Amino acid sequence: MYKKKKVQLKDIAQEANVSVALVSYVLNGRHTNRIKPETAERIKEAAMRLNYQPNYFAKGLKTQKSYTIGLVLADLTNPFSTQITRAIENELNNHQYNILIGSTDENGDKLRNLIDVFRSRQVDGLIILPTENSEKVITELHESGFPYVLIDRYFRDTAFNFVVNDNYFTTFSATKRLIKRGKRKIGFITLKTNLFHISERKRGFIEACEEAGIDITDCIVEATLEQLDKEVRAGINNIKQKYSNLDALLFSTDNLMLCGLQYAIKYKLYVENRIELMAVDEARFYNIYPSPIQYYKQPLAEMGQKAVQFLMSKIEGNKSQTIQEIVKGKLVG
Amino acid sequence: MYKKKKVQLKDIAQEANVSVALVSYVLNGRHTNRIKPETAERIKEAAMRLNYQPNYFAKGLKTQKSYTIGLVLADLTNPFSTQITRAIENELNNHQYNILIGSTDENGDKLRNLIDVFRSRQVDGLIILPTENSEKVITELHESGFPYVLIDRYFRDTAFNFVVNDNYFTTFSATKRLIKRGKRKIGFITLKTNLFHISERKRGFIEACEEAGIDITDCIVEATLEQLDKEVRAGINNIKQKYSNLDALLFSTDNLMLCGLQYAIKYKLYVENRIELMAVDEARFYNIYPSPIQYYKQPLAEMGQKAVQFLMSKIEGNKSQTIQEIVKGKLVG
DNA sequence: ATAATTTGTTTAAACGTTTAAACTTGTTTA
DNA sequence: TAAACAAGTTTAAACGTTTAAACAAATTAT
Repeated sequence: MYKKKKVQLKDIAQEANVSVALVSYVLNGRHTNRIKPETAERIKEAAMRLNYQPNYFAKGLKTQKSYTIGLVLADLTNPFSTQITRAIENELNNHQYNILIGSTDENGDKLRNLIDVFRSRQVDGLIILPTENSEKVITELHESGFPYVLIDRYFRDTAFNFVVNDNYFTTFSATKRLIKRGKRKIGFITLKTNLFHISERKRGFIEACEEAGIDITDCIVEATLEQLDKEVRAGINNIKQKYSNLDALLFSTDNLMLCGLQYAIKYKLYVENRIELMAVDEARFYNIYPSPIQYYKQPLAEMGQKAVQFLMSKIEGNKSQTIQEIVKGKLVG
Repeated sequence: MYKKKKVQLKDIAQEANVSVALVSYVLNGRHTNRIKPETAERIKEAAMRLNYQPNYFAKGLKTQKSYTIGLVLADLTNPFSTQITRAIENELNNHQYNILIGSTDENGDKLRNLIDVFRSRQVDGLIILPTENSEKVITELHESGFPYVLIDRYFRDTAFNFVVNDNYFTTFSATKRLIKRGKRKIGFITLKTNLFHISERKRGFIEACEEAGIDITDCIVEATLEQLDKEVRAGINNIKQKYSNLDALLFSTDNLMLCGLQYAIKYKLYVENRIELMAVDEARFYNIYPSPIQYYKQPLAEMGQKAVQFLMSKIEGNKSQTIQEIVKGKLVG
């Protein structure tokens, strides 16, 4: 039978023969210098014995703190999301915080809605992976003064708080690495989108090539999410047709790499003409490919940690401080 | 500047020139037959205008309901987890519930801890993917009468609430399908574990073969999580060595299939000797493989939906009812 | 010996809702 | 014409904490 009346402060007070207030003080470690050690001991013992669990609602009502933060993801089923979630969760555990998770499915309305829902649940702060065209709602959030931090994605020239990967550096360093190994004709496969972090990746590729004096006419493929597979395939075909000396392909996301791999295996790029593959983001399926795949590994753990730490300091009163952190990852493989 | 004093019932009452109680009644749709329509209208209008958001703590304190359920996953980064999460989330949205997510990383202590944390956060119910050897803590939960339901995994011969895939059927039907297509020598790659649902998959394979009079001596590979790659490779090698007529491989999880694919591409199983591949669970990387991969698709959406619906009815008072639902998925590809 | 301070504890208000019960005022019934 | 009822609204207690302020007793200072 459920409904075993929850034990509360009152019960402990009775058991230990003291007032409710004293129990609260002891259990929260307040006024420790004033309270007689034996009394404190008696109270703690009683709390332990009765298996006291504070009532979250009552506590929250008084303190206005939920010890919960809201995490707004763009797509929960994306491996990237889950890894960043894990990083955040790990760090949050250190701070005794919990996490409410929501997913926008790249939909701006859902983003606004989730922020509302989370705030009405009194989360203490928000970590957000903003969707495309969500500058307006983020601006509102920013101006409200509510503690938040963007992660992974950001916007051009804004005063928002964010912790992101150096997206320019991802492709810039990857491209330079390829060039250093003698590759001169590199195809770049990316997404057609106005998400700022993706356009930064494109810029990284372009500038690395320019620096090396490499012509990139018709070397860039921009595929739309709706027809990813088809457009990637067609794109690679085009490049190959135009440049018989194509010797590397750089993919700006793991999803694109997935499409590319399909193509690469089918046409045996690794044997026929040693076209090297490189990607931004890692994925567990890379090792399916017979020849090694290099990739840029985003510093997710660091990003998660930084984001949480910033949020904690913001929540704990440092209202005015802002953060705009761009961290670098490294090439692997 | 943050701290724009939250608007509360009191403010609306003032604005609409009525008592706080009446505001509460109107906003919660109580006593609608008694309240003058114009007053109700005035109150609703004021609430809207002031952008009232009820205080979650105060509400919860009175009603003892959080409209939140806790979801305990085994491994957040596993695609399977995220898909089931999405299914649950979708259904929960229909009921205006939110979801607190935690991950045990297959660790029994963490499971116990998460249940405690969630309950102290006053979640109204729990959906749990139990870890190995967690019968004890689940038994305690069950006996406490708290609303919960296991999902995906379950235990042999227990009275617990669960909604699971018919794991026996996964491999039984998959094997039968292979046999029907003329395959007579099938290798089965599975995990070495005592998780009940995995052992059910083994049983499915065995019984399907027996039914067809197929000898399966040395046809089963059981790999440990720690050395998955290596053991899968070695296992397949062994089977191939013993049976030159091997004509299909059945993998009991997508992770195993990932290892298998690596092997299959490297040794060109699809050309050389037309060894067909089949898996339980789908994964986005299957289409990398040059020849089609079949798989058993678990009815995740259905499972999530059933689990939530059961939990809702349990929470809404139907304390005594239990559920033990075994749903079937289908072969795809 | 009295005042001031320290030590240890209690009192009581507050947080923002919900909800049973009470209270008006107006209308019907006998 | 008083009693009963109905319609519409308010009063006030409760939920389980936290915390400032008050209090009592013991100790120290003057």
